[in-house]
Amino acid sequence: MNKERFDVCEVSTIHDDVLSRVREKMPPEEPVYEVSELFKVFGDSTRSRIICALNIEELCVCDLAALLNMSHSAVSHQLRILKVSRIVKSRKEGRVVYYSLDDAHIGKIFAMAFEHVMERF
Amino acid sequence: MNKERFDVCEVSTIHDDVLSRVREKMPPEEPVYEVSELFKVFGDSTRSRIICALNIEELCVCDLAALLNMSHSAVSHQLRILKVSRIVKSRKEGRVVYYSLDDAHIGKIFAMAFEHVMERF
DNA sequence: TTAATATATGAACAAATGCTCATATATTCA
DNA sequence: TGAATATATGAGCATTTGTTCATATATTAA
Repeated sequence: MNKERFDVCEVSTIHDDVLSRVREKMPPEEPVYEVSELFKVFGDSTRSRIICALNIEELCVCDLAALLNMSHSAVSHQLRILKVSRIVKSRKEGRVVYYSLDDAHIGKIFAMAFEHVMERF
Repeated sequence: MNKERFDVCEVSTIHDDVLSRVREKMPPEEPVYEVSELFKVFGDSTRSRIICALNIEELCVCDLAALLNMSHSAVSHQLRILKVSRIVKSRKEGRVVYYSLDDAHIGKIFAMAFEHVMERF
């Protein structure tokens, strides 16, 4: 069986049978692309920290900047990215803007990632 | 910059009580950083596509290159990143190297992300 | 109105990233 | 042994990204 696969590989350079099977089962391109875009947003430590904080409770820009020890501008830029990606939502009260997570999934995805990371200890 | 934050934020006392509460509940920095590193690896469409493919069954570099319509070199570079991050593992058979997912968590995290992305339709 | 404050945003720049190309390594077969 | 094949990798380059800085907008209060 392995030999057969090997022969296929030698002749046509690829495992045609395996490939067509995988091609059938592959999820459509668009969602895969969107999932990777979602992960790209998660894949910055500033944004991850913001998400972890907002997973505890809603916070304003000032709170976040103090908590993360970063400039208001830097935090605001990242919040914009998070908002455009619909990961956070905002609520304005006077001149203060409160941010919070936009979807319960976010916390769950992070919890699972934490679980995975923690496996190594 | 530190001065500005101090004067503006802590003296003008936005939400000291909220802040100390959140500080207490924040997860330790190291795992948060590692989680964001994990997401950074997921956050590239080539790597996401590789992970989706390997979630179906193990594949060699050649198969992946054909499936994704990319150069062997590009795929190999990304596989290296995935391997260093312990997201995939490899098994050598002759000169063919078969890659597969290294942990069941990976598929679950992706499934949950898909669920989130699909909510918008 | 004017001053103060909270947030938002455009430009610029350094750092990181992903691909290509060339080349190296490893394995099989003639 | 040497040619062919599958994969790996270093260098170079163009693109993307995250921060800072300066400035703009919006809201409150004097």
